[in-house]
Amino acid sequence: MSGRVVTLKTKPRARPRRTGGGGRSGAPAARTIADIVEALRTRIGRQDVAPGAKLGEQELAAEFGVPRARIREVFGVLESRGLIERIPNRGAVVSRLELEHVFQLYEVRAVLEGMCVRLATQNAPPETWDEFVHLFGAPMDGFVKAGDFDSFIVVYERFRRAIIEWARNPVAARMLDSIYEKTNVVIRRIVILPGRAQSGLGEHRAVVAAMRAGNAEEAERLKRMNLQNAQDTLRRFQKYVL
Amino acid sequence: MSGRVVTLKTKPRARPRRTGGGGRSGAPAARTIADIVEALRTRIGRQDVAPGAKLGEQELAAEFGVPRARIREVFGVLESRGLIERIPNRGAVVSRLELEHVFQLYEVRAVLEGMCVRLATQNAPPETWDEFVHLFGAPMDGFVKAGDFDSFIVVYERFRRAIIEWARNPVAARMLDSIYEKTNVVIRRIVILPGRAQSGLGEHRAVVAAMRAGNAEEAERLKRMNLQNAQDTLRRFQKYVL
DNA sequence: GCCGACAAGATTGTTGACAGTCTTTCAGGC
DNA sequence: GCCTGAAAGACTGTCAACAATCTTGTCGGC
Repeated sequence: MSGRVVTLKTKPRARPRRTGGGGRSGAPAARTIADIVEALRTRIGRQDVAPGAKLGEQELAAEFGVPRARIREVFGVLESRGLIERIPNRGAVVSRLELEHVFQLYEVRAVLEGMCVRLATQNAPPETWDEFVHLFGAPMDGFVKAGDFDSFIVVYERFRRAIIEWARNPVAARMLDSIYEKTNVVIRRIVILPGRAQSGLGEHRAVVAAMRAGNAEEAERLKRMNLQNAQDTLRRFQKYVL
Repeated sequence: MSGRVVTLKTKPRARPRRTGGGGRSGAPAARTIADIVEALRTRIGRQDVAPGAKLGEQELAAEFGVPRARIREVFGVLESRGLIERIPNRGAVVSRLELEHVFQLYEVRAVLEGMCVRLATQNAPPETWDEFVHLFGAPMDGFVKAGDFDSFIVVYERFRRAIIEWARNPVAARMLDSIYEKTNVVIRRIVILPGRAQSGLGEHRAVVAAMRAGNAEEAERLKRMNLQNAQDTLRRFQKYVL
């Protein structure tokens, strides 16, 4: 048959050093697909790469020390998660976060976290929440008054993780994770809005109290109201956030 | 320099016919990644391929007439969606649906569909639901009494799509879609459980009535209760379903 | 001086080939 | 006759070269 391609190899090439012990800083030793996906997900979530920025296949392949085909697979996963968009022959860009999209994410987040609060209240022993009854008291009050939003968020995150952990529902956990990875940035901008941290703290005290009392339904209702308020605040100050 | 690879091409080979007009039946003319993902998603959803069955890269590449690399990308997407599992050096298999997993999916589905019902009630003009007030009356009653579950499910699906359409929340729509693609099979097995169709019909009449009356909160509550009941039925007859 | 067409460079899309690992099969020994 | 071990086969994992497309920079014309 015609059109044959003949390939001659003169020598079995040396293997291109796998475990890059001498990896330069900034280029993590992430080689598997899951690792690279995680690395890029973190970068996008922390806005180390800005929305709309271009992601080059060659560039990333060189940085991680893997063939381009692997980066390509990673892009497929990231695209199916909605974190990037691929334009034919033009590469991949970080998805821009539309304002309307953020509201939709918050709407879903409200019902999912509400559900998790309810399930967590049912699944965990009541004493579990004593820790947070305490933290959301004087300590958090101090953070808010001092304007120490970083510490505020740390406690907030800790509570969030406890909720999800005790809800015992990996499906919901996965979905919430995919919401967080997109709204991470927005959350940090909402808490610094005037009065929001103070209000949110009060709302959370109510939520935690209901959980400590074992009132699952009420806790769910309060948590949903909490996120509804956050969304309203965002809507009111949207021009300052995005 | 040593280790060189020399490639000789004797003739620019003819392009390997792209638009396969003469594609044999069963091998759809799906070429793009999204198309193949959709095709496989449908097969898995309809259980044309059984859970636990192996998916061969070569086999699929040959069937769709695309290079293996593309199948590989498709697998990446399917894995990130949880539809398949990839075992190193052993290929990909269709994910098995654990019973516990089904309950978790139903738990999430309840709150998400509840939310959609609420939003749809707020967004759509009340007359929108007249159609379903009618359908869930005598027609559906006839289907249930005649044991015509196919027609029953068709109407059910139609209502579901209307809900999601009017909820105007693509994020929730996407998540619900990823739930349906996994529970499609189970749904068909639940409606044929003794008394379930009749009960579900009554519950839906209440939901639709609330929507027609513009009572969004009540509609949400009723819808969640409806899916809670479905889940309870499933739990009671679980040994007959899975 | 500005606009459009053309050429050079760079990047993505596609393909086939090579290498490693697991499974299967067959022969030999207990 | 059954079990163990090795070789063959088949498949996945990995990779680099080739082809097509878009972008950028430059030259000529109006």
